[in-house]
Amino acid sequence: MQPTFLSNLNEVQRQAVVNTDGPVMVLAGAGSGKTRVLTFRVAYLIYKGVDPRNILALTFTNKAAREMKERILQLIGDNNAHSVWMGTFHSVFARILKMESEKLGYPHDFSIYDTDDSKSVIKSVVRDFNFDEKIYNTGHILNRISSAKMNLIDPAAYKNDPEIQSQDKLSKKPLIWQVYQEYWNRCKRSAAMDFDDLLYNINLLLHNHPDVLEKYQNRFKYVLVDEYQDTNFAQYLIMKKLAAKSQNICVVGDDAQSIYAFRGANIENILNFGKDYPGSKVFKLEQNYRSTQRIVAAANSVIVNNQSQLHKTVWTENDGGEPISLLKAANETDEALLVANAVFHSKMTYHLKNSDFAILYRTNAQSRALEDALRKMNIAYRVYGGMSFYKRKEVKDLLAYFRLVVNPSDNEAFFRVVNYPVRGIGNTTINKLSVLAAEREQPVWKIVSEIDRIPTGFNSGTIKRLVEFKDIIVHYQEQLNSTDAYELAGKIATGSGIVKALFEDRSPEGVTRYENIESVLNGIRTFQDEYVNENEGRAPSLSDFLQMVSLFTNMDESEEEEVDRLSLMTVHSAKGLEFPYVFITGLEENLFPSSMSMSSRAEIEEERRLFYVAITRAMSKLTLSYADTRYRWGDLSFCTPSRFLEEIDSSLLDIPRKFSQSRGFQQKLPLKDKSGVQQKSYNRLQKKEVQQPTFSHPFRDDEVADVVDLVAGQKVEHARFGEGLICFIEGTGHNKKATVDFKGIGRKQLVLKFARLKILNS
DNA sequence: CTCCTCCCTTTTTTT
DNA sequence: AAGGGAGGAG
Repeated sequence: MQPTFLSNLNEVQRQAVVNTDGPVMVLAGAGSGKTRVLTFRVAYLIYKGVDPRNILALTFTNKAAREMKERILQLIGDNNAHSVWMGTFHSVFARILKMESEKLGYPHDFSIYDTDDSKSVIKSVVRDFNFDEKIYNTGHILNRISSAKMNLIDPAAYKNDPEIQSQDKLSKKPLIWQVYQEYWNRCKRSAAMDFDDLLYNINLLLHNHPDVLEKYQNRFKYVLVDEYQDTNFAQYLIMKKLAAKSQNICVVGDDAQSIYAFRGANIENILNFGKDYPGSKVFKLEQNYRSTQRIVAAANSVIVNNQSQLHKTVWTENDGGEPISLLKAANETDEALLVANAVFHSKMTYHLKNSDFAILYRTNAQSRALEDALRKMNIAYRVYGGMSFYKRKEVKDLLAYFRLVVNPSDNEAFFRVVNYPVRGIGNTTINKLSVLAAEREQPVWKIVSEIDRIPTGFNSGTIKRLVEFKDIIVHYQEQLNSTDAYELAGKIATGSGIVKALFEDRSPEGVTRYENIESVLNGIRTFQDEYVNENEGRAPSLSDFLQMVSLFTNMDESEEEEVDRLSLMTVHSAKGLEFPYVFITGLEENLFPSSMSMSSRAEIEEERRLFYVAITRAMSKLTLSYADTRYRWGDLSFCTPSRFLEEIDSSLLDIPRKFSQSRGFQQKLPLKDKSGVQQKSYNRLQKKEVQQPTFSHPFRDDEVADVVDLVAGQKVEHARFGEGLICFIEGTGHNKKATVDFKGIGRKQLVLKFARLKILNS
């Protein structure tokens, strides 16, 4: 017998849920109920009697995991749903690494380095090696190291890989391997893992310890992966190993929504699933339940321009919906005002909430103008991503104290707080300490804790101050086992002097910082309460809190407050979300698509998928906007409309569109250089031949058939899809729709009012 | 050692 | 536009 909740699914969805055993791939078009399938599948497994602890479900954000658990609870009312292993790759595997850390030579409470920590280590390595910091640029090196780790290449393999070496030579940085090696050593010495290490080390663990592998293969009898198109090689391999025994792997994804190639996502993972798991079942979810016909059609008309994709036809039974609007602005301020106005207007006309709206953009920097405009219109908003709470200086400082108490080997944490608040330990001392630590290949902490016993050459005043600092940390370390996380955190906040330092700063920023410290402490309390609830009364340690915080995604921040707010976020952040009203702003060449992603077809196609993701977030109304000029890098530049705008089927827009033929040109305003001479800068596209995209030319009004004249069996022509045969017609008046078989394209559902079909004589 | 100022670079997206 | 680094003064 099947549980009643399955009746809420369509046939394909149901199949994707009940085929629990053996490998399954679900190709899910945008808005086709992907999350629903995943949720129901887990619920169904539990319903069938699978122990929730035997299920591993990897989601894209921790928030998604939390929501999914709640939903499962509602579906099956089983209180054990929270013991499903569910979360992001990083958070789930950090948890496992914590349990198995000693097998890899790490302490139980290893630190997790965020990007800033990693960059800081790299920077100090480059300095210590006396490499040119301009050439050995931290960001680039971190990228190289990161992609090496994602492909399970350790420093030795990196050094011996001819292709990598020739790439590095080509970029004039032939010695990156040395930096990588030293970076690797220093992280290890600090008992720290960076984001990539979490996945690398899990692979190492499963590879080197067959008993551990078997343990987890037996534990995770069912594994599910969301957003499979965005997994990298390390993630792919982990799943492959874990599922090798049971073969009960279910991956869900959409190649058209793969937008993370820049961080190593490998689209081959989803394309090769069939080869990796012979006998796998594939389910295609193609019916979109989210968006209007126009929005689906717009998304489809954009994505067909990509050459590499799996065949999939997303369609919907929803209404045609409103036309897509296009706003043209003079500059970014003007654009923001137009958008804010449009929001205000729709809000008043249709009595909508702020939370019905989302404004999306390509880069975080674009939020500023939009925020100003929204404030002017008195529309409450919330900016996602960007500077996240846990990235603020004062918050990171406090967390660094926590880290140092929990893991004294953590050099980055040490250097961050040894002289904050100021206690007379300056650069000279810090440099000496770090040299000593490097010479002895020990954590700085080790030197400091033995400072009165080893010859260091510090004067007595410096030694005294260092010992005082050491004693502060030791004092809290002694309380780790006797004091709960919240209480200890409070003691550290005051005892370290942070609270006092911030309290004395009465400037508005100082007050905010003080409040942020309070928020961290409140956050720990909330975390502790939830943790106790979910873990049979067991209290979390400070290190549990740190682990959670360092793997926070920018979408995980809770929104407990009751204020009704519009959402502002990057398109990347919007993935997986939906909103009734969506604005996509800054649709200009060099911005969206990004100037960083225009050098190859693959890059442009990723930008196009990104635009596809953006469009498909909209449920009932989509508005696009672009500006003619925009301040970038502090100076004004002329913009041309994005090539993607031209790819949207014209008939879907509410105003005719006229773009200048000079698309692809973005010229900076002539700038005065220091000598007062006019300078010109051109971007590279200006010199290249610009390939014009193919336009679809709508028919003249007199060629288009009257809606009433169209009947089943008629041969028609569509501006975009070409020749086709009407299969049947349904609905009346405005909603009259036809299902048409197009030659070589297949069956499409069209709202006749907008389709502008021409009748062909047969 | 600390603080201040000036100058320089950097701007895609994120776990 | 904004943050980081260098260099100089106290």
